[in-house]
Amino acid sequence: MTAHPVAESSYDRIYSVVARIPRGRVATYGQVAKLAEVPNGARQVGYALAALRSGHRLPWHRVVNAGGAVSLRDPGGAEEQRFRLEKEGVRFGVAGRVDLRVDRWDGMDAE
DNA sequence: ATCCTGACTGTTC
DNA sequence: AGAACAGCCAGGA
Repeated sequence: MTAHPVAESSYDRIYSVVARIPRGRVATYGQVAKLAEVPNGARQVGYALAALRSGHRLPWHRVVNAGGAVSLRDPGGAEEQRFRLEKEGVRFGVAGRVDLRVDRWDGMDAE
């Protein structure tokens, strides 16, 4: 192997963090970006998730925006995300938003 | 290399 | 509380 450091892409770190979000919990794009050490990478987190292909096993639906709302452009995808979260016990308010004070993941593996 | 688009966010009105 | 703006960065054409 070469001696130079492995250039792990930001995407890989982002995916690793998303994979750690516990069931029934949510994290914001900015939160994932911070944990993945991607400065100002909130958008890139969204971009990384948008780049996901079928076949992955990432809990992508547990990532919401800073307002606790689903941020997918595709209405169908947004609906699916909400459905999956509700199935895990995450409650959505009238405004269609998650109460981050309650359901936000604290970044720890243990609950 | 330039331009456009996008699963974001904080600030401001 | 909701909407508009600007800043941010990565890909694809």
